[in-house]
Amino acid sequence: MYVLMGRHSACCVKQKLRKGLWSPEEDEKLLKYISRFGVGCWSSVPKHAAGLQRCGKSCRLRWINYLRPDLKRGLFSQQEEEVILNLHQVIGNRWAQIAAQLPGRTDNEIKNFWNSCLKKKLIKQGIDPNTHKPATDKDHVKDKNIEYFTSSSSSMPIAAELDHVFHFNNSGLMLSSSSSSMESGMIRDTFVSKSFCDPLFLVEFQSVMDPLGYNSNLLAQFHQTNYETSLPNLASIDHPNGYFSDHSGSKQTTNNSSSTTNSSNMNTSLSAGFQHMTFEGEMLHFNGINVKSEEKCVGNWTHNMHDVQLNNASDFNISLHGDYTHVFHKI
DNA sequence: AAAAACTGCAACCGCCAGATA
DNA sequence: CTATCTGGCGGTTGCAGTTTT
Repeated sequence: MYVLMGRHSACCVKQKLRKGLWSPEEDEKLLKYISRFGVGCWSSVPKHAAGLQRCGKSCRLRWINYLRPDLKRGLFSQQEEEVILNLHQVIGNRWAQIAAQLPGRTDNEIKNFWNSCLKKKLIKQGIDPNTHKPATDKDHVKDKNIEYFTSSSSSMPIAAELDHVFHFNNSGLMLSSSSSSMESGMIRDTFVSKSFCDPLFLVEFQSVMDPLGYNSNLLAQFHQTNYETSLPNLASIDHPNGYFSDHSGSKQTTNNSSSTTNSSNMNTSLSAGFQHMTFEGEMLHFNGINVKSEEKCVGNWTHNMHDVQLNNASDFNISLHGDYTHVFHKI
C-alpha cells in the first residue's frame, strides 16, 4: 500500500498516534527517551519511548522547538532583531539559516517573531517586508550598477548586487569575487551555501543602523555617488556573513577620491559593504586582490566607513571601535 | 461583564532532498 | 534504477490568552 511518507497527518492517523499540544507527561517521556537513546532516529521514538503515542516527526519538532536544553527563550534582543532583519533582507524566508546565526533560537521561533512582529513593524514604517524597500518605491530600482534579482522558485525577496560579490568558503575565508555578470542564481546558491551557516559568520548590525535598518551614513555616502536615482537596498551595502559588495567596477567620477576603480583603492567601496562582522582567519580577498591581515582576525568587527583608510597602494587599515586598528597588507 | 477581535505561539501540513533497500 | 524511508524546511492553522469594543 502506498503511504505518503513525510506526511505527518497520514502517519499519525495510521499509527493512531496523538496530535495536538504536548502534555508534561509526554515531554517527560520524550526527555527520558532522548537521555537514554540520544537524538537521532526519530522514527523509532514511538517504539522505544514507553507510552509515548507520538510520531517521530512530532517528537523531533517538540525536541527542537521546546525541549532542547540550549534554547534561549524570552524576548528577542535588539541585536537579534537586527540580525534577523538584515539576514532576511538578503536571504528571505530561510528561517533555518537565519536561526543558525542565532544560537538558542529556533527557526520556528524566528518565523513566528517575523510574522507577528517584525513584518508589521516594517509595514508600519512604510517598508515592504518582502523587499525591505519603501513600499511605494517599487519601480525605481534599476541602473547600470545595481541589478536586482528575483527568485523564480521561491518567495525570496529581492536582493541586490553591485559589481562585485565576495564569498567565503567553509573555513570562513573569503574565496573569490564575482562580477555583476554572474547569474543571480549562482549568487544566491553561493550565498546560501554551507558557509553561510558557519557560526563564525555571525553578523551583527548594531552600531550605526537607524531604526529602519538602513545605515544613514552609508545612505548619504551612497547618494554622493552616481546612484542618486536608486535607494540602496541594505543588502547591497551591508552584506552579512562574509558577503559584501562594492561598486569599484563602476565608472564613478565623484569628488570622493576613494571611489575610483583602482583595485588597491578600496576604502570607501570596501567599507560600504563591510561594516560589522565576525569571522576568523588571516587571508582575505578584497576586490580582486589577496590581502593578509597583520594578525589573525577573530571576533567581531565593528567599524564605520570612515574608519577604513588606505595607507598606500597595498595596505589599508580598519579601525575597530575607534581605538584599535587592524592592518591589512596586499600580498 | 460579555462578546468580538486580536495576538503570539505551538504544532501540524505538505513538499522536498538525500539515504537506503 | 526505482521505490521507500527519513529528516528538514517553510507555510499555515488553530488554540489560548489578551485586549478592545
